[in-house]
Order: sequence, then C-alpha cells, then structure tokens
Amino acid sequence: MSESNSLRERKKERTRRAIERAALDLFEERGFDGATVDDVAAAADIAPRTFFHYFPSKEDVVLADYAGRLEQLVATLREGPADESPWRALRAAFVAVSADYESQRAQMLRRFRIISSAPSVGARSLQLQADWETTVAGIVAGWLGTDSELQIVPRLLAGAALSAMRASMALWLAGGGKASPPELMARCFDLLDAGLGEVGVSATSSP
Amino acid sequence: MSESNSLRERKKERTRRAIERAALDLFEERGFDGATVDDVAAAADIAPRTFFHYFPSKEDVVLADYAGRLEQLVATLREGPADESPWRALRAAFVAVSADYESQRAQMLRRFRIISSAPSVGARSLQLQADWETTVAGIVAGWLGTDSELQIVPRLLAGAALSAMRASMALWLAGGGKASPPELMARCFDLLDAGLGEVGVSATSSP
DNA sequence: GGCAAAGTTGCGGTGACTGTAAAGATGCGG
DNA sequence: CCGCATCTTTACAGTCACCGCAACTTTGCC
Repeated sequence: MSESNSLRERKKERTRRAIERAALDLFEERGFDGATVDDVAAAADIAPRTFFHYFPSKEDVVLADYAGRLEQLVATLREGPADESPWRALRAAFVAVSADYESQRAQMLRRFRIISSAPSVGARSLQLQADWETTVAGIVAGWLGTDSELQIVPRLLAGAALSAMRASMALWLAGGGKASPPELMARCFDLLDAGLGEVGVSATSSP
Repeated sequence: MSESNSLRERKKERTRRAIERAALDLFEERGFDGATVDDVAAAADIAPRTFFHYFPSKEDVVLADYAGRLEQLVATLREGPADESPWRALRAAFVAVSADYESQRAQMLRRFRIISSAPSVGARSLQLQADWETTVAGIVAGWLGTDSELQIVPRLLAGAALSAMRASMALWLAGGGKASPPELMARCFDLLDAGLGEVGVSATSSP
C-alpha cells in the first residue's frame, strides 16, 4: 500500500521496525513494566528521546498494528456498502480483517499476551478500539443517511461489532490461537444478528 | 449500605469527599491536565502523598462513583436472576442503575464532561467498564450453568449490555442531560433485543 | 495515661514524557 | 562536487505521576 523509495523513508522504516522488535522482545522477556523506554532505546540502538519521535507512548509500540488494520477495515467497508443490510456488511468486513490474525498468528499472540498482562496497554487498546467504534459508526451513519452525532442506531451497530470482535479475540487467545479467527468472528456476529432476547433461554451455545 | 460510625471512619469519609470535591472543581476550571495532584492536595488541604492513600491514580478521582454503581448492579442481578431470559434480566438491572444518572444529574454531567475531554480519564473509564463486563459475564455464566472462561454467550451478552450503556450515556450527554436515562437505556437494549440483522434496512429509528 | 493500630506527612527516587536547541544526515539545484 | 534547505537525531534539563520508607500524629481501647 504505502511504499517508500527515498533513503530517508527506508531508514525511518528500518528504525521503526528495530524499535518495535526490540520492544516486543524485551516486554515478552521481562514484562511490560520490567523494561523501561531507555532499555528499549538501548536495545534498538537509538537515543531515548528518539523513541518518542516514532511512538507517542510506551504503550503504543505494542499496538502499532492497529492503525493499519483500521485502515483496511475502513477500505473494505467503503467498497461494499449497503446493497445488503448494514449489519451484514459489518460482519463481512470484520471477518475479512480477522484473516490477519491467522496469517500473522505468532506476532498477534505475542502482542495479545502483552496486552492482557499489562493493564496500561489494555487501557490504551480499549481507547483505540473506541476510536474504531467512532469511525465505524460514522460510516454506518453515512449508509443510513443520518448523522452519527444524534442517532442511536449507528452507535449501537458499531458498538455491537466491536464487542463481537473483542469476544472472538478473547476466545481465540484463550484457546491458544488454535481456532479459526474468521469462524469465531462469524459466530459472534451471528449470535448478535439473531437477537439477544432468546439467547440462552434453552441451551444454544455448544460447539 | 456500608455505614461508618467511628470517628476515624467519619474523618476518612470527610477527607475523601474533600479531595473529590476539590479535584472536580479544579479539573472543571483548568482542565484535567491543567491541575496537578499537588494542586488538588493543596485545595483539599492534605499532603500530596496522602492523595494516593485515597485514590490509586489521578484519573480515579473522577471515576470514584463507578465502584458503588457496579456494586448496585451486581446486587440487582443477583436478586432477579433467570425466571425471565438473561437478556431481559440484564435490561432490567441496567435500566435500574440508570436512574442514578437522573437523580444525580449535575454530578454525572460534571464527571462525564471531564471523562470526554481528558483522554487518560476516558481510557481509565473504558478499563473499569471492561471490569464490569467481566463481572457481568461471570454472573450470566452462572445463570446458564456454563463457565465464563470458554463460552461465547456470556461474554457477548455482557459486551452488548455495556455497549448499550455506553451508547445511551453518550446520547444522554450529547443531549445535555435533558432526556430520560432509563428510557434511553431501555431503547438501546430493545434495539439489540430485536436483532441487528434487519436494523436500518428500512427506517426504524425515529422519534 | 499509655500502648497498639491506623492514618498522615516528608523525603528521595524512578520513569514516562516534553520543549528546546545544537549536531548530523539527506535531498537537490547549481 | 558544493553548499544550502530540510528533516532527523541527540543531549539536556525540566515536569509530573507515583512509590517505598521511616518518622510523626491521631484514634481506639484498656
């Protein structure tokens, strides 16, 4: 997608990856709180101050992949809008994104483990997901021709979608990454699709 | 519920309220980042170090009411379990809790304004809500007789409930606190109840 | 009054993050 | 190939949240 050709761009990209790599290694080894930004900088062979030119906070190194994934999600949503129902469009887009989790399994599990063991990273993760929610709600509002500020429906759809995503990711992580993310995601979306009123009244949950 | 009689307890409670009051005043006046913990301590007439004996972080002063509300929610949920469907039980409990927002309107709006203007407070708020979600999921899992770790349904129900809560609160705040929180909450729950598949296909969202 | 438990305060330290300004690397026209 | 504009890195000094510790004060109780 976004390619670099100048020497400058290439160098920046290389440094960025060096920082990310060093950070994830250290966080995995000593825990998020067990490694300081200075440690990461030393391991990545840069000055401590430089770290903050690449990432706005220590937490954000772990979540650096979110931005690209949101971009991909938005692109998918803009392509296939509402020939079908909004909810089904959301379902398709989120299922598509979840394919990443499979193809980059090792990386994802690494990051998830840090997220769920370090509260401050978890908090930042939720905050970024809330941004996703706002973006998604805006797009849905566009489909429905209403403005996102005052309408309930776009917010609820976006909120439900992100909940489904969180639930399926939690499941995937709990199972050690053995299950298929797209399948889990689809199942979560379908449960919400059917309506929650009757869920759980008779046993409807087994695999 | 939890009453205090000894002098010690009364003093602690008074100090706690003094800190909370001073903090909210200062944060409202200068913004969350515009007032330091030292400022708050000075205004509340305590030593800076003492602040952290009452609140684990600067953010938590603004969200001090969450704990009590969760307690209330849990109590309500434990009373009226699953004679009806789980979702309807959740609906009832959340609607009941939302009455607080009306009766303490001024306080709530104050807090909400700080939450939505200070990112770090917003992040902490989301984190606490995630804790609610876990708790609620546990209770629902109890109703369904499954264990909460591996089952999807309890997580999804809890996630949907919290999403409904966030959506209705956002609406309430956007409207300047004029609408009725229980009504907004009920409407959000009902939209999810009906199922998301058909939502928005034909116009289903007015008044 | 006097002793134990609990609460307060001051001190010193750590670590994330920021503004600033100097030094270094890169791009580019001549 | 040089020199100038631009961008990047770095060092330095500062702010602020937060923590452990040890002295000091207050409260509970006999």
